[in-house]
This record gives sequence, C-alpha cells and structure tokens, in this order.
Amino acid sequence: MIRKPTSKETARKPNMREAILAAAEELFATNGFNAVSVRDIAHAAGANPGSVTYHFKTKDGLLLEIYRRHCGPMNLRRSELLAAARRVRDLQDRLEAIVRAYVVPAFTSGSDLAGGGARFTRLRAVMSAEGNEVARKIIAQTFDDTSHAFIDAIHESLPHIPRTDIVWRSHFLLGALYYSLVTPERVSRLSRGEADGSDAAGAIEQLVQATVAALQAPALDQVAPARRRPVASSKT
Amino acid sequence: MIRKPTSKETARKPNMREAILAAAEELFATNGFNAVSVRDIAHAAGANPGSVTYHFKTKDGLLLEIYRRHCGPMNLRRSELLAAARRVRDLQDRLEAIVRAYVVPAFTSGSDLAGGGARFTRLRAVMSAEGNEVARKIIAQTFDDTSHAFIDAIHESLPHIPRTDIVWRSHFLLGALYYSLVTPERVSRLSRGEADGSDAAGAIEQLVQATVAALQAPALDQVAPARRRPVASSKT
DNA sequence: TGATCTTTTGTACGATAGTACAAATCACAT
DNA sequence: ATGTGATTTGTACTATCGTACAAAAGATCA
Repeated sequence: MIRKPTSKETARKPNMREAILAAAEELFATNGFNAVSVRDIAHAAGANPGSVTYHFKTKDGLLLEIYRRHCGPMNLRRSELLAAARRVRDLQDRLEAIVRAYVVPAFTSGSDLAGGGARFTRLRAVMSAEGNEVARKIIAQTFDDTSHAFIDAIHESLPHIPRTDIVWRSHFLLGALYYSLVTPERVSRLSRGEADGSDAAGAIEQLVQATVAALQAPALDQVAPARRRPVASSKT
Repeated sequence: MIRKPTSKETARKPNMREAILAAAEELFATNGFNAVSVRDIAHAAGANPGSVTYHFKTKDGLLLEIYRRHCGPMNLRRSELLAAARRVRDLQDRLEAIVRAYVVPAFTSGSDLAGGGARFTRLRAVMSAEGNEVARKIIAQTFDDTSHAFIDAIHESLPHIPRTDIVWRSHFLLGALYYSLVTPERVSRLSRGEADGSDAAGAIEQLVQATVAALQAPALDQVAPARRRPVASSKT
C-alpha cells in the first residue's frame, strides 16, 4: 500500500540529490567550505558536477539546503527535551537535564543517517570558524531563539547567577561542544588512548558534567573582582 | 651606537615582510586559509603579489612562518607562568593559577603588536577547524608538550580526578577559548549588550572561573555511570 | 660613481574554480 | 510504444588561483 510518487512531485529519484547533500556535508564539515570544490562533492557522490548546479543552483545554495535540512529537526528535538527537562523537580537534576537537552541533539539529531547530527554540528563549527556569510545569517536567525530559551531555563535553575555569567558559560559549552567534534583525535592522543574522543556517549557525559559544574560556579563579581589583573605584558 | 645591519643579513628592510605577515595573519584568522588569496594578502599589506612569493616562497610557507613567529614566545610565556603557578601553596589558588597560565598567553602573547596573541590563537582555532595540514603538523609537534605539562600540573592539583577526565576538561577549555576568540560578537548579542565578548580581560576571568569549577567537578565514573543512556533515537 | 646585492614590480602561465547550457537519458502516464 | 517532463551528462566559458620569472628599483660599499 505504498503510494507511488507521481511525476508532479519534485523528487522522483531522490537518491542522487541526497547523495550530493551527504557528500557535501561530510566534505564541508571536514575541510571547510572553500577548500572543497563542487567537483569534489560531485565526485564523492558519484554524480556529475552539472547535477549539483541542477539541484542546488549554486554552491551557496547547497550549503543553505544542508542547513535547512537539519535546523528544523534539531531545534525541534531540543525544544522537546528542554520542555521535559523543565519539568524535573530536583534543581540539580533539572540543570543537568537542561544541559543534556542542549548537548544530546547536537550529537545525534537523527534527521537522517547515523552520526548525521554530529556531522552537521561539526559543519556548523567549521562554518563558524571560517566566518561563512551564508551560515552566519542562518545561525543568527535560527539558533538565537533556541540559545535564549536555554539560557532562560538555566537562569531559572540558577537564579543567583547573573545572566551575563550564564551567557558566557553557555558560550563556553558551545565552544567545547564544537571543538570536541572538530578534533576528537586530540582527546585520544592526549589521553594516550585511555579515552576515545570519537565516542559520542563518552563525550556527552564529560561535557554535561563539566558544564553543570561550570554553570554552578560562584558568580564572577562575587568571587574576586579585585583579582582582575590588567592584561599582562610579555615581561615576567 | 645602533649597529648598522650589513648586507649579508636577510632583512634589510623588514617593513614589507612584516606587513605581509600581519595582513596574512589577520585575513587567515578571519576568513580561513583557502578563502584568502595571495593577492588579497598582498593588497591588504600594500605589497605586490610577487613579494609574497619572494619572501615566503609559497602560501603554505607564509602560514608556516606565522606559526614559527608565535609558537616559541607563546609557549615560553606559558612555561614561565606555569612554573610560577606550580609554586602556589594553596591548592585552590594553584589550580586557578595553572588555568590562568594556560589562558592568558593565548590572549596576550605579545610577540608583536597589541592583540597579536589573540589574533594568533584565533588563527589556530580556524586552522584547526579547517583541518589545515600544515597547521596540524605544527600543532601536534609544538603544543602537545605544553598540553601535557598543563595536564600534569592540573592532575597534581586534583589527584583524585582521573587523568582521562582532566584531558577532556582541558580539551573543553581549549574549545571554549577558541570559540570565544572566533565569535566574540555572539556573547555580546546573546547577553543583549550586557557583556562584551571582545573584552579580553572579561573573557579570561569568565573562562578561568568556569574552567576551574569544571575541573573540580566530581570524577565521571563516581557520579552516575548507570545514567549513561545509549545515544537516543530521534523518537521521543 | 659604479658594482653588487636585495627587494619590488609587472606580467604571464597552467590549473582549477563556479556556473551555464545543450544534448542525452531516464521514469512514468497515457 | 510513445510522448513528456525530470534528471543526468558532457562540455565550455570566464574568472581567479598559486606561482614563476625577468626587468626595474633601491640600497650598500669600494
């Protein structure tokens, strides 16, 4: 009883389009936007360079479509998990649940294949580092709402911490998350094989625990405002 | 009594060479390696494209020279600060001093101009995200020793925390540090102007406090090993 | 001043980039 | 089977890339 798609529908044979998207995602996430040519993508997808133009018009259009494909599902999942986390009674547990609601979809937002979420998050990290214009616009539009929702939720769990501090610490969380996906092998190397940087579950746990502790740190201006040294010169 | 440089010395007129290095550093750090052309760099430095080839042979050579210029001074400064930090008696203060010894030179390693340290660290962040080969080699060679030294020092201050956890948390520190330099405007935006992401001193304090708290978090396997969930499917 | 070395300029070359477009091919409704 | 619209292919165009290299310009010292 599977409905046959009619010819009026855009994708009669979605395989190639999907293959191009997947290949582009992987290559962009690994090498950056400018280092990857349309020909590279086509070759990796087993397609003709012209097909990329046909499906996505331009290279920017291809990147745009990758974002469109992932942003919705990922933020939806984050919203669901955040709503559930807000209902946790115990404050400590709630904070952890909130952080987890932020982190887990970044690793596993399963809009498609296994590892798709991590791949897309890594892509976002790389685009962010490269200052990609297309990505910058989408991110500010799509993710700031989510970020504010999480910051608000965290603030509710930690009312004694100034919002500014929470913004900074959430920012650090995102940076740590990005970096874990960009260079997981560094963790394996520095731990001399004791830890596997590519293990998503392990990374998530480490990240959640570290972030919860960071968020719970005393407010900055209550710690030692006098300690702030002027940025030191190179002399000791 | 200033010694006149003889013609045997390589740099009779270092201005242009320095200008090219500075321009390349700025452009690479902002836009990534592949997005910036040699002509862009030459134009920004007010030089001729041929001059870049003359001084640095290749584009990779230019990047290499940027690293050579900064790595030494920065790691030297880190070593000095780390040695001083190790002498701090109070364990809590020592831990903070160690983290500060890692973070401060990344923002201010003053091998040259103001902000040079932050610019170079941002460059490293971007090269790391792009998976740049030249950078990868240098980083593994030059920075792993430093990283291990810091991990060891932290471990001495926190002997009850497994080394694996410390590696992860130090990794998060570097990721947060990188990200703070890559997109400082995000902090300003999310805090609605209450915080200035470009303020190095503020970023350092926030980063140090958050990291110290994260490092002091209970060891992972002592927390709730049973809590580890399998990476969830997309279904709620 | 003129010889010599360093640095800068200008130009050019081959490779590859993104994209356009016509022709060929495919899938399906009739 | 055949026509029709969707897709894929092949090719070509222009722009720009990194780099090479000869000539011009600048600096230094006998």
